[in-house]
Amino acid sequence: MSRALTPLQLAVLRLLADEQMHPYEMQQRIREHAIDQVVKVAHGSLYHAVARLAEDGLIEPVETSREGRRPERTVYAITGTGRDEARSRLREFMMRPVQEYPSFGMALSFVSMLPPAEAASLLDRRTVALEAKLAAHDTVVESLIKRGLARINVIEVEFLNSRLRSELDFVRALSEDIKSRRLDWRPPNGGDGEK
Amino acid sequence: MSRALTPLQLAVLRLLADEQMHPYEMQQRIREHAIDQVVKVAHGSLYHAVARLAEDGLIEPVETSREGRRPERTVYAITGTGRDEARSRLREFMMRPVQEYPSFGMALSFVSMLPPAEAASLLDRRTVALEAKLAAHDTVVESLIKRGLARINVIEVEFLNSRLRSELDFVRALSEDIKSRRLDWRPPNGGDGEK
DNA sequence: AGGCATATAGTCCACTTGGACTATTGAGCA
DNA sequence: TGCTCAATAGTCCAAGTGGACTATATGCCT
Repeated sequence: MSRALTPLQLAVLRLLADEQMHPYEMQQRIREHAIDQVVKVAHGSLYHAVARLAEDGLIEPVETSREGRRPERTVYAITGTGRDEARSRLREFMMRPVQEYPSFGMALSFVSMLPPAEAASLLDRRTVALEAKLAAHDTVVESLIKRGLARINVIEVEFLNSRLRSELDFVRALSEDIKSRRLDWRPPNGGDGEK
Repeated sequence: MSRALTPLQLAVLRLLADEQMHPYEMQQRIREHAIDQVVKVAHGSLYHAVARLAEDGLIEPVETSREGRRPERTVYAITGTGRDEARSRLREFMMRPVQEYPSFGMALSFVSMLPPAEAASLLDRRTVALEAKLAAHDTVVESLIKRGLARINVIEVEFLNSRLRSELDFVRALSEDIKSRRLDWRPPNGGDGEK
């Protein structure tokens, strides 16, 4: 394999593992199954990803149909190599945590740029937004379950929710610590004199 | 403001808010203060980010020194606009959670491509890696505290750790559920007949 | 029957990213 | 003293991303 499969490419392979389809249909399935909650899918990038997969022989065009005078659609199918590569990449993602850069972590590391009172009030606003997200996820899960999906097929939402709840706890506690002055607001570098 | 500040640009402004410096020094500070744990800093991207900040008038060159025959270094300082923009962007990051795409969430949503026994074993390997990460963070925090930093300046590591612990709990529980067959491994789409 | 919004299907390009490359200086050591 | 390795300081470019753009068909409202 020349280069490692991106999450989007893996998503494409995952869909094609079930049945062959054309790019636009992939996009629809991705929305239906809420895959766009866990993989960033920019309309433009999808076609690019598919093209590269074809170049590398992980998928191949099987037919080009056309309806009316609309642009023709190329239907792709997964190859044996594609199946193998997909599984192997998936194993990696499962067992090895990849370094991530959550923007809230970044924001926290710069929070001393703001006065404590303001920081606390921003955190309180965040809790509201987080609660809304949790509620939204619950709605999504319900609708997917109703469509007959088993728990294994919505397990990623369980994960995202456990993460959201943990962040919620953290944010609430931090806001309290700030308001009660348990967290002192020393300026950065307050304490080291070396250059 | 033409375009929203990227995390890396915000980091640059954060550093320049304390004192003026040249790009390479930024990189050193970033390593020292472990900012590269929360912001992705690719050597090449830093110079680009600085150039754009200068274009937009958020920072400005104040002097160009040179030592020996090494390439000249341009020292930059933050401007008033820069300070304002940085604070405003920081506020946004604090109060509004941004959509993120954790690759483990993605992997989970595709896990039914693997047999259950293998999935469980991969999850077990993941727990080991997560424990190692937690331990590593503890070491980092200790060393930073020893250098005289207050809790507020390592608060982001607390956040990352609470997140790691929550993931660890989730992964352990999931692995148990799989091994004990509490989670049934129906094939995807098992149950919906509509096309 | 005409008109507007939306779904279908895809291309194109400006901007980022991040890895590879260049080149000089200082430190360690044999 | 000469050699190598690491640190210093930065440029350059191939590849990827995602938003803007094009163009047809269909459903709905009036």
